[in-house]
Amino acid sequence: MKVISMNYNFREIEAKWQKYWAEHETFKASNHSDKPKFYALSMFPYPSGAGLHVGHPLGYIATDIYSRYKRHKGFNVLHPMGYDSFGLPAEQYAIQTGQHPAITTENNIKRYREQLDQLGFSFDWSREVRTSNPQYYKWTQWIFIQLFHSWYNKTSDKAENIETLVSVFEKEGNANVQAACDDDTPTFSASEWNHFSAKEKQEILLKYRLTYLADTEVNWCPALGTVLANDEIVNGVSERGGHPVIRKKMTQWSMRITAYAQRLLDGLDNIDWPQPLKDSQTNWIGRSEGASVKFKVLNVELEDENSKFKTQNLPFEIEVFTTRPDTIFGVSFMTLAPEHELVAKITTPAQKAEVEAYVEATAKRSERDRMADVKTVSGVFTGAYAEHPFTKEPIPIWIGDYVLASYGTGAVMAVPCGDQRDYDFAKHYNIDIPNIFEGVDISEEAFADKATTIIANSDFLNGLSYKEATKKAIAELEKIGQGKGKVNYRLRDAVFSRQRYWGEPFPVYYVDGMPQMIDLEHLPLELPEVEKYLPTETGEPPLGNATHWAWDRLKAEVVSNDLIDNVNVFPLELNTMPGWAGSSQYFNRYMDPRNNEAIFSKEAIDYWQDVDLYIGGSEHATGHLLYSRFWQKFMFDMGYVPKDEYAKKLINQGMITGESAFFNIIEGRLKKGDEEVSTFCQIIISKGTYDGLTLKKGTINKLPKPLFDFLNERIDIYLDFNKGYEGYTKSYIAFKSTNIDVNLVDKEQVSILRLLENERLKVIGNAHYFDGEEVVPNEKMTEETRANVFREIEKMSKSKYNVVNPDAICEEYGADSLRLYEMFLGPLEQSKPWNTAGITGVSSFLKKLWKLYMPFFDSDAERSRSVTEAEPTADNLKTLHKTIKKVQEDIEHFSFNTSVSSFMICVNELTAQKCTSKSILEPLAILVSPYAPHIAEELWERLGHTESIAEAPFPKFEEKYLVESTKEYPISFNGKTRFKLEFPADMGKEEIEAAVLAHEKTKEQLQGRDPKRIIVVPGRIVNIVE
RNA sequence: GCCUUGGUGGCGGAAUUGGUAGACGCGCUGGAUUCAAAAUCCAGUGUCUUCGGACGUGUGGGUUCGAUUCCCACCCAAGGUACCA
Repeated sequence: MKVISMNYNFREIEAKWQKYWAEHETFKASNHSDKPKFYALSMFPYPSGAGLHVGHPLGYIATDIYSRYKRHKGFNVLHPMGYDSFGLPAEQYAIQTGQHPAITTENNIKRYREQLDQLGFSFDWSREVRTSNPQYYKWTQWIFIQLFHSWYNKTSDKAENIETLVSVFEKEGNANVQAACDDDTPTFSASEWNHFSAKEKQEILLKYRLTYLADTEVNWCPALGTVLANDEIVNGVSERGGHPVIRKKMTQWSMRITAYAQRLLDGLDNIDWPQPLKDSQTNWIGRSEGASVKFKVLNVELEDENSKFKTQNLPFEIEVFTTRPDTIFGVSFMTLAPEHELVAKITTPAQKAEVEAYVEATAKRSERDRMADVKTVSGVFTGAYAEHPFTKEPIPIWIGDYVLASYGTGAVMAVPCGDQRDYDFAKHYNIDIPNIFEGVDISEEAFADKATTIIANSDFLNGLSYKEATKKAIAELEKIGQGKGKVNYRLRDAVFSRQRYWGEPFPVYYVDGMPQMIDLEHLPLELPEVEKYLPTETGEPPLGNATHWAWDRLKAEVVSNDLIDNVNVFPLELNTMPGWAGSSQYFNRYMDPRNNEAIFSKEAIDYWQDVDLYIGGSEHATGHLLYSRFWQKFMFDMGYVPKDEYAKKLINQGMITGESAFFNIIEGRLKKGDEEVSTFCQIIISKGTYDGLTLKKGTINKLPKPLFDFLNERIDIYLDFNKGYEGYTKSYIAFKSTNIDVNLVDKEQVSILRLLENERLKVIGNAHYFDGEEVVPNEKMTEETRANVFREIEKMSKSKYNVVNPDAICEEYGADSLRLYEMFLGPLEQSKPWNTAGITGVSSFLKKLWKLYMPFFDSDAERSRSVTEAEPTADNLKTLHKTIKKVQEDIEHFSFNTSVSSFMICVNELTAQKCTSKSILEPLAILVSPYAPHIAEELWERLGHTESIAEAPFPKFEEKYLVESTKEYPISFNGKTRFKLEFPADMGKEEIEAAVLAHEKTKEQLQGRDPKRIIVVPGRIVNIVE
């Protein structure tokens, strides 16, 4: 046997087993098995050009450990991986370079695959999916068509085929239909329906379909040339690129997710997902209970006559939603959103100019502005009045931008005594603030506490609590027909159109302006080629550049635009689907990814059912994870899937943060008044020196002497060469440098001169260095002159120059070390900083593990057998079974960091015990295998096995090896441990108490005092109370 | 502001029903080995200390024989959300 194989050569071993697994398809999952199934899923990545950094594999490693563990436990495991490969970056790159996004994407995927492969994941690659692959997005288009052909029946509380709705219309019109539909849906009878033209019928049905075309206010991002979903906007600007976003009305495809609001909320109770994630979905859906109330608008024409208000009503009504119908007698004004459609209709001539100016000013303000200043109160009186439903008193109607058009009805009944915003508004405009709460002072602020509310000055509500008054108020409103109880949701329907190229085409063409679906058998409708990826000159989406983008209904194929005759050949939809379309059912497609007849076979979905464990980032809380739940519920209603929640358990892995590196720098400047000129003299100083400076800028005589002397001299030299600075004072500024690339840092130090090689850091490369004693001028430095950096924890990202690449780690320490270290770092869910230095710990653990198995590598078989078949000692067995117990519990609790520790303890103990017993080391290899699969396979083979370790049964824990005959009791006084005493494990309470009290050390501790009480917890502790 | 999560040595972190706080690893200190370095191995490493001990899990209270763990109030950090009627 070769000497080389005696050492732990991870490069050789890892390459060998990765090849073995690929060739033997070790992890290929079968859709037919007698074993119980387990579906472990990691969120699939978007293959970006930057490749993976060490933060990305964290969740994949966790899922992989769990998958491998479940295989050892006898499960048929589905553990797939794929790519969310449609997306903006590839398209932006295409716009800049002209390279087709498909090519960029393909290259990026290749790179991802290499990186993933070298980490030794047990993925079933035969099931890989790519959302940009036509064979995949065929089924995304298919689901879109299913949604188009469906409506939501509130009576049965599920989606149904649109045909069932049509048949109701034909028989009885829509008066009794309880459906999720557009607000402006008209009421019609059966005969009216039957007399509608085909186009009219289509228009009506669009108001019911689960995906529908409508004019919607959208978030338009001019810089990106596309609309964005709410969750793609952060602080009023686009999440990607930070561009401004404005509101704009456009005809767009939308998804009627609001139909599922309640079920999406209720479903959260039945799934084991992290509480913060559930909370953010709950907030996003934003359910609130209250009442809808109608206020009649009073006739305003006689207002100028100084006479009493005329009570003759205009035909207008303002509908509001309130969560506090109990406070209805506290209403002293109404506020409409400036965009509210009634504003123009009710404004009096006298107020017209002012109102119009305000409406215009609001429309001009970006969402960002409006959000940024929440403090300013602004609004305008319309001149109109509404009538209080009970008191019949007139209530002034205002408009104000604190009321949002997109929430509720875009109008509020203002109750200043009970709502702080209404209160501020009333104060600001001197509007009456009636107090309707008993025993509450509202002179300073509104009173919003429901729990202690007692209503007063409110006619029939007097003396009632919030709950009672709410109930009563709703009942009274219903009696007079001016209101009813209502549940309102913040959730809006999801806009589904994107004005982009690199996304799924809609399987839609237009006949007479009405959308028609392409028949299922003609899918996929593939993306056309285009010359340019930008919008067209007429402002149409990029698909408008395609010359071959028309649908020939007779031939059932895509033909040239020139052939459009609107008889047989029609224009195709120019928008594409958003990023979340492809990810909303991918987990089900993995079950049967090569099926061309169906999205998945019935057998496959019946076998795999749902995802047992889903691991991914929390950033998808209100995007992917909400939309995919919506689609799953729809698929469930249609009978395609057996579960209406697709993932039983979900874990958000924490972010791995980077340790960014910085210098502190002092720069010499010349200062005169407000003018400051750099002298291009920079000195790198330590963090300590920086923190020691009382002022971060000032005149140089404030600096420590060596720094003062040096800067003084250098600035003089500067002044010799640069004239015209008479009257300027020598000053300095101290600051934090730009990010230093972490790859340049070695043991917290950086060679200053080597920074000259880096274009971005050249300036610092020319700096001098203050070592705490004296200043080393740049010209006297050698390559060895190094300065200490200081660290700050930041998100790991390319732009912060703190990215650590897993390839380099694998090269130096191996994949098994990287896997162990990522887990060892800390709890999976928490975010934690990456520090490469610590990896030596797990790396030397693997070397120690390897050493333990050395007797098996002995070329002398006889000698080898005599050691390795030795009977295990009691200590050996205790160590092993302690570890089995711990590791099994840890994996099941997703506490992977602690099992790495227990492996270390185990190997340390077995090494100390000089254990060479095969019956110990064999199960140990299986224990380690989910975490460090390569070394485990190699050791397994060297133990004499010819099959992969992947399905070797997990060792069985046996309690009997852990039973102790004695127990070391901590003896504590008033809860503080002072010393320890060893007693037999089965010793009784009284005996222990007597033995402890009789002991010398106890007497010493008590110093003659009598203990008040003695607590003995057998097997745990003795506590003496003095 | 609201919601959520967290706060333990120089650092990452452990302590599974309230029962020996700081496991394991990094780093650091000393030693062995080496011409030297790397690697490896051994010992030590919470703070203070008059070397007896005392203190110690963000702060202040409480419950308990006993609290990192439970309760109350507060401070700080991270993430989410935000004129939501």
